[in-house]
Amino acid sequence: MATRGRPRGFDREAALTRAMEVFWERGFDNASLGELTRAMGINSPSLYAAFGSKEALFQEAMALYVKTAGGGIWDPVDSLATARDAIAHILYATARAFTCHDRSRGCMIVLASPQAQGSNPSISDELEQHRRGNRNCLEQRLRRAIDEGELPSDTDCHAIATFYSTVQHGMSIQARDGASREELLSVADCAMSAWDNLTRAS
Amino acid sequence: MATRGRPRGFDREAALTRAMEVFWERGFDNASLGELTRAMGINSPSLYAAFGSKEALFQEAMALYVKTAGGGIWDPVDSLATARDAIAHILYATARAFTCHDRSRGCMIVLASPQAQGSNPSISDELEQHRRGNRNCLEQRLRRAIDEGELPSDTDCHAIATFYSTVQHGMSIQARDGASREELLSVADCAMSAWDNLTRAS
DNA sequence: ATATTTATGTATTGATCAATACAAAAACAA
DNA sequence: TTGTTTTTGTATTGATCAATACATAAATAT
Repeated sequence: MATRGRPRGFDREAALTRAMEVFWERGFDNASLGELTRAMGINSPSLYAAFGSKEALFQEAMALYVKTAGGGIWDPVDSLATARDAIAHILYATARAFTCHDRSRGCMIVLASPQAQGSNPSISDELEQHRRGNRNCLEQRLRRAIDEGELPSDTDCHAIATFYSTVQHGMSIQARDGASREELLSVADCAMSAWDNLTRAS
Repeated sequence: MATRGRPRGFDREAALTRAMEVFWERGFDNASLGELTRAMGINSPSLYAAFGSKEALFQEAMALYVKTAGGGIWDPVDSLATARDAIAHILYATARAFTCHDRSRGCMIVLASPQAQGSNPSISDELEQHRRGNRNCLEQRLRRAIDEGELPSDTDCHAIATFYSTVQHGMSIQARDGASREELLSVADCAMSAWDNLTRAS
């Protein structure tokens, strides 16, 4: 289908990766088209021809972020043997991912557009929906752990999932504020120290 | 000193309160001057005559926020009898403050400009410095608790302060995402359930 | 070869942004 | 009264924003 016409002069995937980095570092609104095109090495008409609009570009960048940066954190949740392992993995993987030298600090999904009534409501809504999805992912994993006998049947899965989700969100702010990897790992330690109390049968 | 000349036709304090509400809801960048002047009931020349600039207005709004909305959360930290009471107060007061029907949800200091490299670096820096100040406030309160015998001398005050500070930051995101008061109070419960483990002598 | 199709670079669009110029209005001082 | 000082409303400034118009370039199709 793309055989006719002048071929694209740049690597679409590489340009998208550069765009993702800009959105991740600067957020949706603060990432100007000039900054994006400079980072992507193209002019704005090429950007619009290849991606449609700034909003559509962000959505592709967000999907790429979820697949790459976020994947290492959330993918193992269902495959790890216990809910405890899954929660611990998320916290420790987050601590490491948020403090990589070659990446922006903190989570793009949390930091890119935190205003409820931002300049682009659909962007904020989509990010919020994804955060909600992550929390539900945790909650479902906890419910499975009840079915499998790991946790007591009266475990408050919603409360525990909300708690650990809150800690993970907070780590984005701490990371942006310059927290070290050791500090974030320590936060994960502290959060996990509540596990036995939270999952003890009442 | 303000006896000469035409008197100001609006209530400066009331206008500042309206500006604070706009910045709180929309963040620094998304709060346009048009939106600010509309909410404050004045025209832009009056705004600039009274406050100097958008940045200066934000700084006054931030100071007002810290004094009013933030005061109920952080002021009691030093006066409460124990460090445990202080931490618990912060978490439960935060859960209540972030879910008031007549206010914006979440913390202005956390949400107003989360981009490390925002459009106005000095605003981001000032907000970050305030968050750091809050964490130090917690850490100092914990150190005092060691001196007073409430906590063992080998308590890791830095780690505990960072942990509870992280939870409090995360509650801002949850609040913006629509978490109920009961959910945030439950997050506080979960966080406090780690207290005994975190403060047990090793 | 010529026609068709798609991408690129330059330049520009209207909208919106934060910030002001300017003159009329409203107070006090003499 | 006549000056002086400060605020107000209207209108506008230059800068920047996201998004395009348009002509040219580079490929395939016939």
